[in-house]
Amino acid sequence: MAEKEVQDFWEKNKIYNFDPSRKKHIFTIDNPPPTISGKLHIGHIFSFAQTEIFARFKRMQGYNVYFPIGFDDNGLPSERFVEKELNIKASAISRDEFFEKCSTATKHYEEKFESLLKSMGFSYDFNLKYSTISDDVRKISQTSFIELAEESKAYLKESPVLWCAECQTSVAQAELNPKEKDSYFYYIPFKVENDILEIATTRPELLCGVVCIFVNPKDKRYLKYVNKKAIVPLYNFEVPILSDSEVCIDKGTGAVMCATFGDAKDVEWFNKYSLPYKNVILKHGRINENVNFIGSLNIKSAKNKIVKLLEENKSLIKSEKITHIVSTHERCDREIEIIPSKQWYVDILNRKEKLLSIANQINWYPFSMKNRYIAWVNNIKWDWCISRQRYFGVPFPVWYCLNCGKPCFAKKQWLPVDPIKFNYKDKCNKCGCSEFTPEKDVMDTWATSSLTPQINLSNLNKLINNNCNIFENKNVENFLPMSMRSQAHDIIRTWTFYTILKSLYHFDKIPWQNIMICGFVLAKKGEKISKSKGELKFDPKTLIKTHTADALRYWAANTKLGVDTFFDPNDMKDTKRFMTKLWNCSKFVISHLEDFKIKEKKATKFIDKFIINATNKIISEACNLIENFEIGLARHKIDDFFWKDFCDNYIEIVKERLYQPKIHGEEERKSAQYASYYCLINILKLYAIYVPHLTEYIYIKADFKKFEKSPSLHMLLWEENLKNKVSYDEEIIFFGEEVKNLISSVRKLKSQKNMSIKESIDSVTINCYKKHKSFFIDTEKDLIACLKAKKILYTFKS
RNA sequence: GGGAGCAUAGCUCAGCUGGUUAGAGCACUUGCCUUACAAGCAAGAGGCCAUAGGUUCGAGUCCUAUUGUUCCCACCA
Repeated sequence: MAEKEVQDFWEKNKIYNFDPSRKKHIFTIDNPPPTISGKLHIGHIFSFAQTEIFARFKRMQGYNVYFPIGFDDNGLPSERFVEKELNIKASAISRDEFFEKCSTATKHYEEKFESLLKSMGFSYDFNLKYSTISDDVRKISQTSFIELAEESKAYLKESPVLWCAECQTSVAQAELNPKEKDSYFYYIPFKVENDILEIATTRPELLCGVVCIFVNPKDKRYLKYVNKKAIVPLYNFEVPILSDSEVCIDKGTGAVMCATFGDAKDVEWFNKYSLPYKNVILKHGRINENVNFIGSLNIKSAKNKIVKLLEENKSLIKSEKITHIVSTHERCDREIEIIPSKQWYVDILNRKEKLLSIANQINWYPFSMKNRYIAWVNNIKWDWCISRQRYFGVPFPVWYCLNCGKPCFAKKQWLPVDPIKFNYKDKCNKCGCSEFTPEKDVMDTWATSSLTPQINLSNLNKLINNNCNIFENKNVENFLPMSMRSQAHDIIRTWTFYTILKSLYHFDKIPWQNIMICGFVLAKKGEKISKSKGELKFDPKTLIKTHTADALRYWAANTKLGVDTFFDPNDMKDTKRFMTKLWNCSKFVISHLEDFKIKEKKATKFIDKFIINATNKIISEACNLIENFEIGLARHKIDDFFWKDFCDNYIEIVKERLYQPKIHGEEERKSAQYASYYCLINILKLYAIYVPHLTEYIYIKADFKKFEKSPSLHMLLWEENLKNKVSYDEEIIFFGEEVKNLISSVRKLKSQKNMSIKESIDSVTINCYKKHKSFFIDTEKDLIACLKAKKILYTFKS
């Protein structure tokens, strides 16, 4: 209830609204727009919370933080989600109708997402919200495409492409998931003259598509066959036998059939040796009807039938059970086929070196995550296919000349445009023809998601320079690179990679100076939380309800950056303990501030100076850690200070001075008031980024406004900020440590003797450095009260 | 097969550029109702810092190798 109250207060007072009039020290954050494909899970909360905590930190450092949220609603993930949710097939209804259903569904979920994000207290400026299917974003995405196409960085090509027969679309390498599957190795005899060459294959249904046989040039067993012809069983046609060093001698029989297309290797050989193409598997996942024996069957039945025929024909030597890893489509788990078709691609293979070197200009946190990017770029085998034969996406702004086939691009003033609904209003500049056919494909969702810096900066530019188009107004480049990107490590090969690629192409610049990469929340070691398993247990809405948003946030700031973690509801005990402690501690300090005047900023007692200096030190240390995105390590440091130094020691020391000015003196009490106020307000500020509701609630309820002149805790700055560095006196801090040791020894003694803490003792002898004696004498009354000692004596260490 | 991370108390983890008896929280044991907090306070027990070498006056920290573990990439014949 208190959290909701505080959230309403923030919203009403526009605490987190971006202020375009403050043009200095703008800090821009490229924050992940969640995909609208179901629920936000605990992993989102974990990673979003870490980013958000950092954003709050920057705000409290005095930066004008540009921190928008977006929703990635367009694209295949949303389509698949809608198909499942409504139990429909996109292909079964009209394009418009399906688009409409997707729009409605995504809109509905966006509202849910937004309300969940708000209930976490995430300080996005929701006025800056964007959606990737919106007109503005479609315009940016289409502009990007046209620019790339005009510079030949994007191109149209007929060639073998990765194909998902389930989703009925081409896909990109980044969308492949390796999956271990059970299969059989079938050993099949191919006749070569009067000899038999045995071949092992997992895909006998492709026998009719065999175009060649390869052996390794170092494989003495088979050299005699090279350049001869082999006869394909069942189909009885001849194929050449060639040698290629890429053939693994110890795999199968060491002789391999190359079909069009069984796998990526086939494509490689197809290109390398200009092999003929045989159209076996069609886009809907069935065999070409013209193929003998298996025409029109699906792949599985075709395989079974061929195996049966081979057996009957005594052409199956043996079959061997194996498990092998196949590429599946990440959205539906269906095995990927390779089928030639005409698609739009973005050039990657020619830019690998630049893509590798430019990564060095970005600061990676944690640094080792850069390796994943490097490994990915190094291993890319395909240019980025950006066409999708789908519906709920950004259309290609392209028409094809009916006469000569030339692709004609939309004029920029037409954008955003759907070529299906809008005629190309010009003549073909190649042949002059004025009849066109529209491109029906839409773009890969990443083709748009990879433009989040451009989207963010266009919106920022709109606010500041009143001009929305980043591609036209180069002023916007002043904000490029953005200050930071944040994300989890699973999308380095997609979001990170594609964004860097596009930024390189459009601006020849890195997209952001820093990238902060969070870990994953796992159910147990190595196992991602899936939607089916333990959905309720990890449902953020339920967790907020049972544990509060602040508790989840505090938990999210528990780890080192980039490290995967587990969610255990038991961990929430710690959090509750902490929140109660902060509440009680605040209550105590506030109860002694009734007559406190902020103008009397003076700590006269050394022990008060100690805690103020220690506070400053912890602020400085926390700043250093968080600047390196280590919000978890910073939190632990702050916890330690808050709990041990402030609560367990300092408060115990000054308690009586606060309660009994008659014994300790009015001035002395004021000094304690000031020190405890200073510490509390700074502790609240430190924790404001982690537990914004609780701290704000304390701030409001205790009417801190009268001291700090700000309606909200979150509009205050940390003592150490953009313009101010805190200082602290190590000598005084050392003295404070000595006092803590002293107290600890007395407590130990009492504990060993089973004495109550409040039982008095006759005398305490302090062993200290001579130069600190005056400090201790200054603290004597406090110590007598705290230790319940009757008198204090001294000895000195050298 | 290539690469990266991790290996410290029963559990979850800190230990920065090598420096005195290795830290925290949870759990455990004991004591304490202390004018904020028993969801608390105090004290205690618990570690050949994965293994083996090496560098160094000195290694949890640096180097080499090994083992275990997790992840990324590759592996579809």
